[in-house]
Amino acid sequence: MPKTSHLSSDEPLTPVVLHILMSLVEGELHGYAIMQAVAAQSSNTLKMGPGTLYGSIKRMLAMGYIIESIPSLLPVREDERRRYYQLTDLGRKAFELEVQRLDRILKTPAARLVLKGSNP
Amino acid sequence: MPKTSHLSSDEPLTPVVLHILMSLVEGELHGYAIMQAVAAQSSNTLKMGPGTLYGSIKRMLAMGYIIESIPSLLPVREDERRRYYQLTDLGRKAFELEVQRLDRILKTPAARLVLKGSNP
DNA sequence: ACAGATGCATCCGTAACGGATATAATAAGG
DNA sequence: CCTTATTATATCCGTTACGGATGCATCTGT
Repeated sequence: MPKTSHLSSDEPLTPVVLHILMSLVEGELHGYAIMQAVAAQSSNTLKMGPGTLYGSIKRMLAMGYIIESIPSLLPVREDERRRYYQLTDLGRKAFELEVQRLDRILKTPAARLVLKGSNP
Repeated sequence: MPKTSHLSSDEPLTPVVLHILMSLVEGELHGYAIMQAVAAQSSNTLKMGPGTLYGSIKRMLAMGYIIESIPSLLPVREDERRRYYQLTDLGRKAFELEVQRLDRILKTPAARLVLKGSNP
């Protein structure tokens, strides 16, 4: 078991970790696909090099946010190099808490002022 | 002048920097008041020690996000130790861009799914 | 078969953070 | 008045996250 779960709702996630979690909400992905998904969903504002990607994956594995999955249902001829990852319950919970944290930020008067005009 | 302005809309702000910017939107504050404002506005989820606070202030000064201000309109009997800071145009712009970035994140399907039920 | 994209991994420098510590002025209480 | 807690700023230093560079192997398209 991980030494501490600390899903205690505090401490914000880093942007990189948040985007990786978000890319895995819809389903399992392998590392390289995560990189592409993050680039796509951030409109290329987040350029994740391999160092950041695999370093983050390692950390998130240690934190218990993700686990490696063996996609048994995939047809043959899958690229053997690929390593797939999926969210754990803890990872999903962390994502939810972070989304709610960001939502609270956007509900502050200062943030609302910014979004007036472009947002309902 | 700062060597590079790089308000180029990319690269996300750190949570600490975002919260400090947010605390200064309403008006100038001194360091210790920033610390209290951040704690309040984050419901104590962000515990900023003095190292983080004054280190971040120094960085934000170097980035041109904030400047020290001399509050001439304040009455006498002000605590002489206090050093007040206010947003620059660049800092305000950085805050706006970050708020919009977060807003885009919350508009993704994965994030919307989380907010369904608690949010319209 | 060759080029280019895919895929994973590590190394290492840099930036951000965060606790500890130090110092001093101010405020509060007995 | 004396003491203590709070306010206020600042630095030091260890840890963590990031991010470019590099390496290498595999798969794809022509």
